[in-house]
Amino acid sequence: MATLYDVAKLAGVSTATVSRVLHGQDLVRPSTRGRVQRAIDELGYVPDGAAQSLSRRRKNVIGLICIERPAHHQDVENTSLTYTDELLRGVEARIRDLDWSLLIRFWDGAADPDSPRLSAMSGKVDGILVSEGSFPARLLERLHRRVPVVVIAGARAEREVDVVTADNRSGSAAVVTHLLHEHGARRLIHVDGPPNAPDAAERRAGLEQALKAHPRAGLVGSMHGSFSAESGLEAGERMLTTHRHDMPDAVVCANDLMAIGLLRTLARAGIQVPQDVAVVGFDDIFPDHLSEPPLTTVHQPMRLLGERACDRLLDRIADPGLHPDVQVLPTELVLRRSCGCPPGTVGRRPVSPNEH
Amino acid sequence: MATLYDVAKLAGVSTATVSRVLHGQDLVRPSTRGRVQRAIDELGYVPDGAAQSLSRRRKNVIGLICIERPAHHQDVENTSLTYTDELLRGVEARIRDLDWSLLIRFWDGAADPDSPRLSAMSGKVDGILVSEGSFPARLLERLHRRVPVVVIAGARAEREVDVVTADNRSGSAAVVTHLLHEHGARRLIHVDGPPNAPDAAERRAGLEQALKAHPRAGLVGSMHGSFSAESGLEAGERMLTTHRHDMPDAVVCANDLMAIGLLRTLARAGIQVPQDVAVVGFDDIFPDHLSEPPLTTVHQPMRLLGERACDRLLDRIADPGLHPDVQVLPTELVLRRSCGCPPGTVGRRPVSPNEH
DNA sequence: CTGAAAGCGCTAACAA
DNA sequence: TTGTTAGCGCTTTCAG
Repeated sequence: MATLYDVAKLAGVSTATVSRVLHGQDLVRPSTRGRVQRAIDELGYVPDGAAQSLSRRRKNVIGLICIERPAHHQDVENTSLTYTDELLRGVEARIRDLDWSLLIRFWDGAADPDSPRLSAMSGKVDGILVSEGSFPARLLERLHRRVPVVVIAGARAEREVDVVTADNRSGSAAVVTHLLHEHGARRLIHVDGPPNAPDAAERRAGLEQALKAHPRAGLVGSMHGSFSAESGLEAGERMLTTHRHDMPDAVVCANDLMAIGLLRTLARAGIQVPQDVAVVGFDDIFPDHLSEPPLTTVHQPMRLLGERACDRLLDRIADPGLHPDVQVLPTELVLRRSCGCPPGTVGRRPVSPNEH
Repeated sequence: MATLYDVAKLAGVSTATVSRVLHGQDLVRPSTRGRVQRAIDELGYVPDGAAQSLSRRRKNVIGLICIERPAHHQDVENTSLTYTDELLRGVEARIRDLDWSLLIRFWDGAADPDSPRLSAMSGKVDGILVSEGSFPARLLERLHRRVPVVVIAGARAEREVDVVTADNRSGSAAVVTHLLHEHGARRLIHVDGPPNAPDAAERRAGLEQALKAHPRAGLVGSMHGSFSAESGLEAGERMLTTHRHDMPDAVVCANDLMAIGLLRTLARAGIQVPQDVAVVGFDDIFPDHLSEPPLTTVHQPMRLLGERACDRLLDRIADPGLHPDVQVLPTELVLRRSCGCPPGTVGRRPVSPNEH
């Protein structure tokens, strides 16, 4: 494998000059540059990344850790599929032009947080992005001890590290308020997410906030799901046993996947959505042609989350002295048909942040 | 940032000894080991990856290049979403335990193949996985000049590099044969993929092969889509103008996304699937609750593709002398309802490779 | 069992 | 404008 020395020798110059040509510095005489370039081409020389990193004291690599929720059913993964992928693209789009690289690793949420595997990552990158907030604080701290860390979609309360997250609370409040105001819903059922998920908690808070503002509206039922379509299906079944002849006006699901499952159960039972009951989700992971009826939901700017988190991380790497900061990105209300809006009104409305 | 020297000094040993402890070598006296370990913990020492790579002459990193097809519509991306993600997980699962890392980069299919950006990757990894076959040969060769390369889902004809791909042809033949044999379909319409996609070509070949075996069956129409749901929708519309009153027995779509679009068009036009016409797809990207009716399709083992490709790459890295090889993984027929199978018979059948 | 020291391939300060 | 050279932090012989 050709090295810098080989190139230098072939071109009859020093390694410093080759390095200069390589990095486009202009203090090289054109004729020399030409000679060097020819040698590079001839040898098919590509600089060794490890040596560059070592010498520069910077790797130009950022790490992305994705939490893998234990998957009971195949479709549990499907959320994270789209989610992770969008994030990934956001991040990658950001670093691509800078010519940095992205090192990715999945982390099994059930694994030992003290395993050295993950902390080893901090030796391979200049900074780390952690996707999802439910990440062991101890591990987070260990990573952060060595490189800057930005948490995506984390609870807002992380102390040491930066957080970039969507405004789950306002989004949730907005979609619920829409149901109450524009469709006159009064009796709601809530299909909540898993107890430990920070975003589920935020969404619940948004729901409660919206309800509080409408004295005549309230929950007539509430259950926990696991964010999977399967669990939405089950939630639907439970709802049918308890409220078959006493349908609520609307069901508010903590994410789209559960909403899809629920929709399916209702369809099987011959219950019409939105005529008999409205259903809404959260995330906007399905294009509108993928559910019947198309699902009203709240759009989470996943790609943007990735981009912003990446920007922040790069800033942090450039200036480690920066103060940890929380960034909350606005969501969008996506009106389709499952909430009761007429077929024509497909629309998106920005959700403005409300004070919490 | 603590280095090996810091640890050595604190523990009162040489760097060689620390290195030994770090890598669990057993020729270290337990008491020494303890002392060193304590120093490591105390300093929160994590070895520098770049230095390790340089010294070992191996980076323990593999690169994954994902081709990004130019996206006209949002949903074009959606295929690759699930696809890429499954692949990613397959690969990652494989290297995780070996403590290798995964460097990922998306490549815009429309970008300049001579840009140095991508070839730089070959200096940062020990080997490269290329997802999807339609990759400029020149670039492929340039990468391969420096590190081993395995192409996933590529045309089988690549010369120099290894290829791991699904048996698109047999899968396609199997689903078509199913339509002919078990549902008595005779008059088919084909919604093909883009002209330059190697997998679309294979699937078309499978279709033709199946038809050839049934003299009384044949195509009554054929059109090209772009693999997007949108293009499936349009294909459906075109089909309605030409065959509204002359429905075929079945529509064979080159992938699931187009099938979903088509399904949507048919539903709007009040055409019942599978009563009026059967529809099948390819890929198995939708869980059965995501379409109405659930889509009969061919399962492509995406995750397995990732794993196998990764295995092969690692072998290749370990022994660069290995001969380039093509691996074709079997698919599965996934019977759901859109082909006409009764609601009960959801089933999966392995597809055995047929001679091409 | 432990230590000394020679690299790994590149960058960048300094000298020329 | 170009060359010399001292590291970057780690691994790994080779000696002891």
